[in-house]
Amino acid sequence: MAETDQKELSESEPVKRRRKAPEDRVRDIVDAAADHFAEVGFAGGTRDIAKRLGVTQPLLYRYFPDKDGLIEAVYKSVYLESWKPEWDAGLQDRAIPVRRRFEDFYRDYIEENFNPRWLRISYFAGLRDAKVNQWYNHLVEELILKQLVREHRNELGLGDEAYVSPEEMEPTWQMHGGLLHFGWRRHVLDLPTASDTGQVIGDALDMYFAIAPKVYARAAPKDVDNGHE
Amino acid sequence: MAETDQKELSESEPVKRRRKAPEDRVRDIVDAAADHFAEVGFAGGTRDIAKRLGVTQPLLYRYFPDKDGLIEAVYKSVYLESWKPEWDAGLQDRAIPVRRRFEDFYRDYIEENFNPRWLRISYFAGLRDAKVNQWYNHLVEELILKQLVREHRNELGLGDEAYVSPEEMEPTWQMHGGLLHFGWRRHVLDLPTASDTGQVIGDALDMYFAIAPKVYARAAPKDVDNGHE
DNA sequence: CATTTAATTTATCAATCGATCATTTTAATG
DNA sequence: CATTAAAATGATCGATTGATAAATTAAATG
Repeated sequence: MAETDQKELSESEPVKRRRKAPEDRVRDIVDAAADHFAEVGFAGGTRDIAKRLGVTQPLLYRYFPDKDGLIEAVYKSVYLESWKPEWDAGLQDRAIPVRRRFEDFYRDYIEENFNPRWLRISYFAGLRDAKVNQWYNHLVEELILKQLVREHRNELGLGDEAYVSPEEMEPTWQMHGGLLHFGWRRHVLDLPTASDTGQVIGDALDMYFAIAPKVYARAAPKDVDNGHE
Repeated sequence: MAETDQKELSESEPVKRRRKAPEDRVRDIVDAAADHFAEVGFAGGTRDIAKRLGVTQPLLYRYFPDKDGLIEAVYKSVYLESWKPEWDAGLQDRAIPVRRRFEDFYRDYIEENFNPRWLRISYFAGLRDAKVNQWYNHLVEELILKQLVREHRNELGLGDEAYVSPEEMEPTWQMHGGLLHFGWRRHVLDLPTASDTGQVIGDALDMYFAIAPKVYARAAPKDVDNGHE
């Protein structure tokens, strides 16, 4: 519980510095709020956020209608910055074997997102109101996990069916969730984890690819040739 | 934000019921506190806890020195109730194949612990202060995951070495963490998940057993025959 | 039934919370 | 330099927080 002590003013100079461009101010506030909420949760005080910026608390209410509005802005900021547009194309580049493709992706994805701030805010958000996290999980499912199933099935010569059944999703979540829990242990709980993140990712993918064929076969029995649903 | 409205008293009867045995009162308070903290987090108010019990707020301070003391009692309650003593022996019963043994265990462990209250308090606790969760994770590692490695190695004829290296732990955490994330999605995020929990567990174990031999070989190269460390 | 112990309540305090409004002050404008 | 729009502060409000102390009352004791 150490004092943050934003500015050590020596009583000689007023140190009155003000006036930032609104866009910059908004960005700074959201950034400080994200840091603060990541540390103490969304019950954290607005005065502490202001203190981080060297600014008074009522100023926040000039840029956000209320605390919930600020929290929502933090949600958007954290989640929108967590996806690199180039990943979309990368995951569908069939010039690269599926296994290599997803290992490269996860190395970058984890490097980019698995830090205390992102992880803590994600879990705080999930506990606060599930909707935001539901939305993000839907994104993960659509952008990563379903792609993994489709691309892998294709590489195995099982056709180009776009539909992925809930039964096929579960093992992909098992892999993804296991990696998330690796981040939880390393960056939230501060527990000693394997030093070689690349190997952790490689093993997680190996585990999935080992049972994936069985899962695909289970989901699409060969005796029936109808579509889905 | 609906009112809980603990007791509908019709103004005719005073309904003054009091005096519980201290041990019962303590148990009730901890139970109500666990429920409340599980819902809103440890920033939840002490008055709300009292309201759940139909009791006034200062009463809590007769049985607990302060809010932190109550939280600590909730920690202990939730975690101590989460381990069945019979599991210890069950995991070491070599009359049953390792695969069956751990599948049976996980079915019961998940049935017993994967509920909104236990999961939410676990994650809230991890975010609040890592130490409690570190302690519990150590327990999981000692009681479940290291046993899995030892028993599996034994069944594969790889000897009875008790030591399990950090490198060997990681894939077991990948499996366990994946299952935890399944609970997170199902009971915290309220997302649709596979209906057949048994199959989820089976697949998770299949994924682990598929790469385990490789991991054991990696951890104990055959050219050198020294112990560990 | 009278006495006593302690479980419980009533009343209350100081601190902190999110939020509002009038005022001050910065910096761009002509 | 005077004017002006708005960025930022100071002061403050009502509600809620954890916590304390005195008064009340239920239940055990003799």
